[in-house]
Amino acid sequence: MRTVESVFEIIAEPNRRAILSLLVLSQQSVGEIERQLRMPQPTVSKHLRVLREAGFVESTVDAQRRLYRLKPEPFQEVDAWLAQFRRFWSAHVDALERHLDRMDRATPTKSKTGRKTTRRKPRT
Amino acid sequence: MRTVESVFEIIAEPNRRAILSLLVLSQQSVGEIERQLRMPQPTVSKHLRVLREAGFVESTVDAQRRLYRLKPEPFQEVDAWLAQFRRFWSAHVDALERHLDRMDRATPTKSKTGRKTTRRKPRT
DNA sequence: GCTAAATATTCCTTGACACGTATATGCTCC
DNA sequence: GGAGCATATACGTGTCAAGGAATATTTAGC
Repeated sequence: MRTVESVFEIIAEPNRRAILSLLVLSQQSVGEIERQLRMPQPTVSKHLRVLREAGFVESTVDAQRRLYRLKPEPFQEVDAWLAQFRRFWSAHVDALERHLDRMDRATPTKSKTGRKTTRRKPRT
Repeated sequence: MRTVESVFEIIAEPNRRAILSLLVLSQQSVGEIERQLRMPQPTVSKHLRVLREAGFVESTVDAQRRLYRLKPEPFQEVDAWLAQFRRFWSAHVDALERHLDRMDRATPTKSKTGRKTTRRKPRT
């Protein structure tokens, strides 16, 4: 049937990301998705099919409706890929903070640049 | 020039993900990427251009070479999108754990199923 | 200035995929 | 079992991006 697609190709499509963001709130029927996202029904069904085959969602039958809800595994896969870069980017945040701290010490009590962001928040 | 592409479209391309994974180790010249990933040089240059315009990498000139290194911001953007699903999927992991714990209590000292994974690890 | 090395860009072709329209399938209720 | 609603699928079309081959650009060293 379909090409074997990576989770990254699945979430590259904006409408699919919109559907996922909607389903994270609660399960929804096709018609509810259709109305809330203002998409044609075939478009919704086709994207749901792609999402289902990729394991992002599953559905249960409720009379004529089908209720779709998220499944966690593919998200964890994305997270796992992202993990390899986390050390890198938090190191960068730290370096930036040290740099800004140094600038503070260099220009004491001046607040010349008028920076607005609060620093030294606990790291995520 | 190029279409404004989302970070998700950028990382949807497997060769680009390979380049990013390589650059997380250390900065590399185009030729080094070319050799390690066995890609034609124009392919590498074209992907690097896309990555650069999307803010994933930056380059500095070193004689005839250009050294490419990662920039953190787009990764944080992906992470921010993923964050909305984190509560959901960790809730699922918890539910699974509770379920398995209940099964343990239901079949005491039997170890019938022979599960191998260690549970109750601290959540990520 | 010429040559060679490293990198970037251009042109062309091809394939994938998202969309719209139309139609098919499935379920419920009378 | 027929009507009507909800959802799925089929088909045709246009767009866009990735890849290959050829070429342009930049820099170093002589």
